[in-house]
Amino acid sequence: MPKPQAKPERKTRIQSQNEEIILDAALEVFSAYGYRGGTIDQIAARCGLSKPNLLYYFRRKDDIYKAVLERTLADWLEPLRSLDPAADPATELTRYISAKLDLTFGRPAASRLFANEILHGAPHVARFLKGPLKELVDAKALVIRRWVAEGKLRPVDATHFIFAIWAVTQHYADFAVQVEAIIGTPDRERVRRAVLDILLRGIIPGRG
Amino acid sequence: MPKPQAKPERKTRIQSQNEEIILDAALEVFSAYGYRGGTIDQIAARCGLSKPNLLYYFRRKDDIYKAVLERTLADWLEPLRSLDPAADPATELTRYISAKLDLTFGRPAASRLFANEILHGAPHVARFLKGPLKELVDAKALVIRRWVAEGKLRPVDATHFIFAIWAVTQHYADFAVQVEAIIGTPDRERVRRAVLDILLRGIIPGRG
DNA sequence: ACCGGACTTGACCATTTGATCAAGATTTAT
DNA sequence: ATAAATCTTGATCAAATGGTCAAGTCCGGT
Repeated sequence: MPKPQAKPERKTRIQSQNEEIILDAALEVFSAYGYRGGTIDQIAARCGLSKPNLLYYFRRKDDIYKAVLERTLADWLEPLRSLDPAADPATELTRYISAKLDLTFGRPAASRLFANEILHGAPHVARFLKGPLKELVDAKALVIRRWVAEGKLRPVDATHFIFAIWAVTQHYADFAVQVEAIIGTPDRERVRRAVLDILLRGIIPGRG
Repeated sequence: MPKPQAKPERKTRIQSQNEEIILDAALEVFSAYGYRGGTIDQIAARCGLSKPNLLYYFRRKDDIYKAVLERTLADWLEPLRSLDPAADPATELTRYISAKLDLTFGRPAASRLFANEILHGAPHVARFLKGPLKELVDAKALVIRRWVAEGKLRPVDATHFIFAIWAVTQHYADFAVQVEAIIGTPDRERVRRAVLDILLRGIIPGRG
């Protein structure tokens, strides 16, 4: 007789399956309407479950929001984390910016969810910002500063350069309707070339 | 005996005064919590009026929101509009970027209000985006292209360059809590130098 | 086949919130 | 001073919404 599972209760097939479709629906709803603007009813309707059923898996609206937010945070850090100090700066930065753009175009809802959270004061992720994010940025800013010191990059304010990369890349998700209103549906490859050109041309030596 | 005012009824002193404080309060509330997240009660409390009194001046919540949004749109276009084709590109772009940063730091709430509106699909300003904004951007992109053709700027994708300027400058308002979490309260002049360097170093000839 | 636990939901509740209204207070024009 | 217009608000309403519950259905292991 196996001792009954204690705390980390094993998840049922139905359980993990439903949690997943709920979080998928919640991402769409919250990113489109904001935390307050999105309703449990909307999420339930979108994933074909009843409202009480949603609340069987997540006891409060806040729990749904936190879960969907957390699910995106890890992916958010990943591209920057993989910036390799030992490799060629131009290659690495090109790769990083391209990866960010892939996220932007591949998962715009996630970008908008995060943007909305920050925009409204980051009530749920303040700890994340001051902890893991700050540490990662500080570390990678150091990498960039070393590249500058080694003459592999023209002098640039490392931290603000990272901010610029975030701003420009995420812009195509967060402000997508504005971009679309002005140039229509953007061509990804053209965006990529333009963004790389704008951000890198100034700091890669021997390109001017 | 003067004929009674017809449609554009003259505004009372009290009326224009109260409308102003209402819109000021509404800007703070809506930019902090979003359209759906901000309540009439919050706005009323912030400006010291009763809720029915607010609704005496603006019949619906939506009217308040539209009014405060419209009040910011004009100011939003102004800096770009004043980009002078006849002047020196480096000077003009420096001035434009600086003006945008002044808006960012001087009126962060307005920036966040606008960002929130776009982020959620621009339900109230779709016409503005496709009309006045697109026209202005198209016109100014032409100016930049002419500068490029005249050899006064290195080749750059004009429209995407304008997007990059918006993205990077507004980032310091829209993502202020993230910036603050990472570097603390930013020094405006340092931000200005860093942003100008990142955005312009690559495209102004003879700087590398 | 059957039993216990997991899952599902219609009905319901309490609170929040946008909006109304009638009655009273204040301002303005004469 | 006084009447008309403007302004103000307590009380109240209806709808939306987060959340509960009891009662039923379904699933998995034996």
